[in-house]
This record gives sequence, C-alpha cells and structure tokens, in this order.
Amino acid sequence: MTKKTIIIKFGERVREIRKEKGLSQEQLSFEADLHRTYIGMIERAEKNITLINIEKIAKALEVEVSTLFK
Amino acid sequence: MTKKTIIIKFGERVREIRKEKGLSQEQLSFEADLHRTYIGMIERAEKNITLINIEKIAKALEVEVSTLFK
DNA sequence: TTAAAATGCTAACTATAGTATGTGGTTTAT
DNA sequence: ATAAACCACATACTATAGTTAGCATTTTAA
Repeated sequence: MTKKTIIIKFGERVREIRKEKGLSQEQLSFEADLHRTYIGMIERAEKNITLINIEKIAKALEVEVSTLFK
Repeated sequence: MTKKTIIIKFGERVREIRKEKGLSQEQLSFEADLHRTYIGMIERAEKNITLINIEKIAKALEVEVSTLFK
C-alpha cells in the first residue's frame, strides 16, 4: 500500500509512546490483544488501521485516542 | 457488526460537527470523496472506519483528527 | 564477541471495510 | 398538503485490513 502521511505519523507516534513506556512490541501486542507482527506493521506504516484497533492500542498504551494524533 | 462505543461516539461526533457546519451527508461525502451512503453508515456506527477515511472526513469538516475524538 | 531478545519482512489466508445501487421513509420549506 | 431534499436501510460486490507462521536481521546486554 501507498504510505500516506497520516499512517506514517500514527506509526511513529505509537512507537514513540511505546518506547516511553519501556514496552517491547510483543508486550504491547499482548496488552492490546493484537499480534506482535501486526504492531510492527502499524509502526512501519504498512497497514491502514481501523478505529477499533486504534482504540485497543491507545488503551494498551494508557493514553487517550486523541493523544495518538498529536 | 457489534456496535462498539468508540464507533458510536465517532459517528455521533461526525454528525454533530457536520450539522454545525450546515452540511448534508451528500455535501460532506463530496468534500471527503466518499460515497453518500458510506457517510450515513459511519454516523450510524455501522462501519469500523480506517485511518485514511478518518482523515478524509476530518479534512472535509475542516477539523483536526484529534478533534473527532473529544 | 556472542547469545538472547527484539524487530523486520514475506507471504498466505479470512474477515470485513469500502463502494455502490435501489427503495422507502422522514424532514423541510413553500 | 406536497414537492424536494435528505436520510435510513438492505443487499451485493471487490478491495484490503486483520491474523498468523516462519525465517532473517538487528539490537541489547553479559
């Protein structure tokens, strides 16, 4: 898929917050109930994530959804 | 699909802002380059929207993506 | 260094988001 | 009241998101 800016920024933000919290992709994926490689794909902007998974990641990172867009 | 809270809230927020701006679903769909019935589905929480379309709607409504989650 | 942990990346499958058409009901303005 | 604009809803099709497995590569700590 074509890597759109919004997807890239989202992935960068997830990675940024994940590292701030000192979590591995695997730990985050466990908390979010998503697969490890899927978290990697999101961070690398390879998937056009849906709202429900955006929320899962926000909860796992313990931030508001809106925080992921700042 | 099961109507999850986040999807319901998102749809309500889109409708709220759309009406504030005095737009019809059709006008919004034109601005966002999405189908008229699809906008209806989003507002009625019938679809788990993806990030790219979230951004399209935000742009069409002339708000930040984060505004759609407040 | 080098072993272990973490991440990247390919590829395949299946679930569902995205797109569209048509019909009927509801609002709104005249 | 009624015509026009707006919206709900039911499909159905096709594109792609979501999920997983396996192996390669990179990073980290001892």
